Amino acid sequence: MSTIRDVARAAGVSIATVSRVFNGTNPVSEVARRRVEAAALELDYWPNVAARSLIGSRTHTLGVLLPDLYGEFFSDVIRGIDHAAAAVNHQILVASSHANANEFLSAARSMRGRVDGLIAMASDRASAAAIAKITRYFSVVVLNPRTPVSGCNAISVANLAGAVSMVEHLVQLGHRRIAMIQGPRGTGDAEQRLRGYRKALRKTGLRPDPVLEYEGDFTEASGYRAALELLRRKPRPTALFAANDYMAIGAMSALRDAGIAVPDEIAVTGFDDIAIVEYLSPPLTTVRVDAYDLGARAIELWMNRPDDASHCQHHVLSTELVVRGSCGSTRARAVHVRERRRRAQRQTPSAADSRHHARADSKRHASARQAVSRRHRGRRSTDFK
Amino acid sequence: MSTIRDVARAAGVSIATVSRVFNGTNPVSEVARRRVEAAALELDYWPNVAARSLIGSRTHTLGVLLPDLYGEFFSDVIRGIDHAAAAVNHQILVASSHANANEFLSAARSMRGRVDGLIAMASDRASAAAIAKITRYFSVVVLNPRTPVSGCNAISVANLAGAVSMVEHLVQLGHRRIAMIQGPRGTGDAEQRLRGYRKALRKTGLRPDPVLEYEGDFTEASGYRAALELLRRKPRPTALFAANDYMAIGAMSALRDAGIAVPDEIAVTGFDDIAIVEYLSPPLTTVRVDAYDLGARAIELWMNRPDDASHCQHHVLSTELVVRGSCGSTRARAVHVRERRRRAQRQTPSAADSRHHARADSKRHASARQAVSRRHRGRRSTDFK
DNA sequence: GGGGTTAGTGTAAACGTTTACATGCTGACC
DNA sequence: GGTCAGCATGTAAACGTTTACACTAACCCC
Repeated sequence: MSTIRDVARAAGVSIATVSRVFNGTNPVSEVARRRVEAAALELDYWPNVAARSLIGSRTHTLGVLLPDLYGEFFSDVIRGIDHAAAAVNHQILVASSHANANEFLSAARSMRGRVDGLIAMASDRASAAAIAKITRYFSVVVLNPRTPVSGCNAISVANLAGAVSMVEHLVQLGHRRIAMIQGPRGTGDAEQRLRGYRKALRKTGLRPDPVLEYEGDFTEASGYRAALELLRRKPRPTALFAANDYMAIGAMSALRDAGIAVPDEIAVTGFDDIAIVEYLSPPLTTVRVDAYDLGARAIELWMNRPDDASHCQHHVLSTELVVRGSCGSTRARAVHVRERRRRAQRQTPSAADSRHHARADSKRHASARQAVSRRHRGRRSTDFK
Repeated sequence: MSTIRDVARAAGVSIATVSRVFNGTNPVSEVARRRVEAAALELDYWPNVAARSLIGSRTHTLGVLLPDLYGEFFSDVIRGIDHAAAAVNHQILVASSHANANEFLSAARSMRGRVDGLIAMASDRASAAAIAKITRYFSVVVLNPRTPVSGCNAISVANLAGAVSMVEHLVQLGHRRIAMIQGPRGTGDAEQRLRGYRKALRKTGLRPDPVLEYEGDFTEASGYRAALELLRRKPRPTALFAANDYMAIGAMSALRDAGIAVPDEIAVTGFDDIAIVEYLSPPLTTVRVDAYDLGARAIELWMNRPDDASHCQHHVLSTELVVRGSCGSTRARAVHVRERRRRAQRQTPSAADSRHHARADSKRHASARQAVSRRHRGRRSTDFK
């Protein structure tokens, strides 16, 4: 592997000049620049990253620390992060396997010196505490914090408002006995959605009833289980709000197995709006969360972080109620089928990323994409500095 | 941030001794070791990664290069990679946004010096060519290569065999007019599945008919579209094999919208066995691919790569036919419901990762997990060398 | 024509490690 | 008691960059 010295020798200049050419730092004559570029191309030279970050203490890499989760939602968050990071010439070091605060800390430590900053998801209490410990080493952006972490920029989802709007919608449809399947205990998203559920009930004059709040852990299996339990309850609830889509899917499956019709005998709704749910039978009424955007904006927030850690921002990503067939608005159901068919026809088969563009906020992604290809046009980055 | 010199001063030893303590390189006296460890703890010292990789030209990081894909399948592949890498003390640098060979090359180049090797997915022809260009800089493991890449270890899915077993199963159920929805043109997985479909037809004495091979691109929308098209065909096919689960979901949705009963009027099957499909109505008959394992074994393959690039291995991950309700084996359907219910009951709500363990090959994951926690027990790694 | 600016370039000192080599010490052996 | 082995430690030279500083040559202005 050739070094800066080889290039300098081949081009007949000093290493300083080569360095200046590659960093775009002034001044360097046109003739020298050309000779260096030719020599570099010839030798297939590329600056050594380790040496660069050693001297500059900048790695142009961001660490991404996520809990051990999976599924479409997380996949979309990572895509958003990846695209946005690429657009600003950064790479991402991913560690998504921590199951508890200790593993989290350990993963963070092993990233020291390897990254310029961190995007960390800290849904539970312990992780939030762990983050507080590492802010002295990293500039951290927190995703979905359970409670605000002082000194960190953060971005989270409007879980409470989303849940409220969903439950209010169910009440509007005439439901009075509305059950809920909770997410895993201690995670911020789950708690906020539960609080929204209760708040909406109270707001509409109903009383939250603990026996209607079933346990769940965001998996389909737990949704299935919760629905089975719910079916034993007399009188049976007429609506079921699951804290995420996967649990709603599991619940619908259990109801079907038991011969209970959705939405006629019980309405079912979810949260997140992952891509498949509009293809379910019936299509799921849910709360849309733009996971891709969540990731993309985390990067944005990191890039624009304040110099002064004391005034940091906390963005909140708004949600949107998406009414489809599973909640029993029959009108919505008919409209939805027509819509889906029309959309399917319109899309061209070649648009590989059509799925996302068909969804909300396609503008942001389009621009990220442009930025990405801009980056790739020039052979080398010139903004390492 | 404290350096090795600070620690050396605090411990009253030379920097060489500190280095030896941290690398476990002999010999160092017990008393010196203890003093160094105390000083390091006191100063919260952690070796600078850039300096280490500069001198050692080893980064303990693996690059992961994936096309711009998403969904449960990819999410699982990444989890597998992540867990397995963590278990052997490596980190992963992810770039999953390349849409073509140029972007792929560019992403690979920007990883030079940052990683010790690469796990690259190269489903299409152009990417495979791109990989050939970078093998002189990296030791690469190729995921799902369309054609073997010389000098690279590779691991792929038994797409052909899986498709054959699925189509044979449909034939056994009495189907004669079996349609297929293809995956995106030019990607290896899609092509192999198509070839398997044709092969099975021929094997059972049927003739592959091009008009029954519908276009698709692995998205739900394309499956929906293909099913609409298929419905116009007279006589209507009695079975539909989609090249992946998402398209099968889309197709089932279109059929439902059109009032066609699955499986009574048409059987529908998929490929991949992503987690949700067993909760569909009817549950999807599909070919199971252990995506997690695919990722995990890629890491394994990289670790055990041969010194001599000339004899490299090509692993093939076997698949398994999973018969559920959507193909019309009524017996299978009844059994499935019982199974699902029993499994749901058995699982404890606290098992956050129960989903995966409930599936095939949980042993491998369990051991990866153990290795991960082993890693985290000691505060520092001693096998940097 | 001398002094001051400026553009272009080179030299050398960092950055924080690892490690080959040198050194000093201890004890065993003849 | 001298020699030799071997352990424990220290010294200093890498690794491949960036960049402060020094320097030259050219030019401009009085």
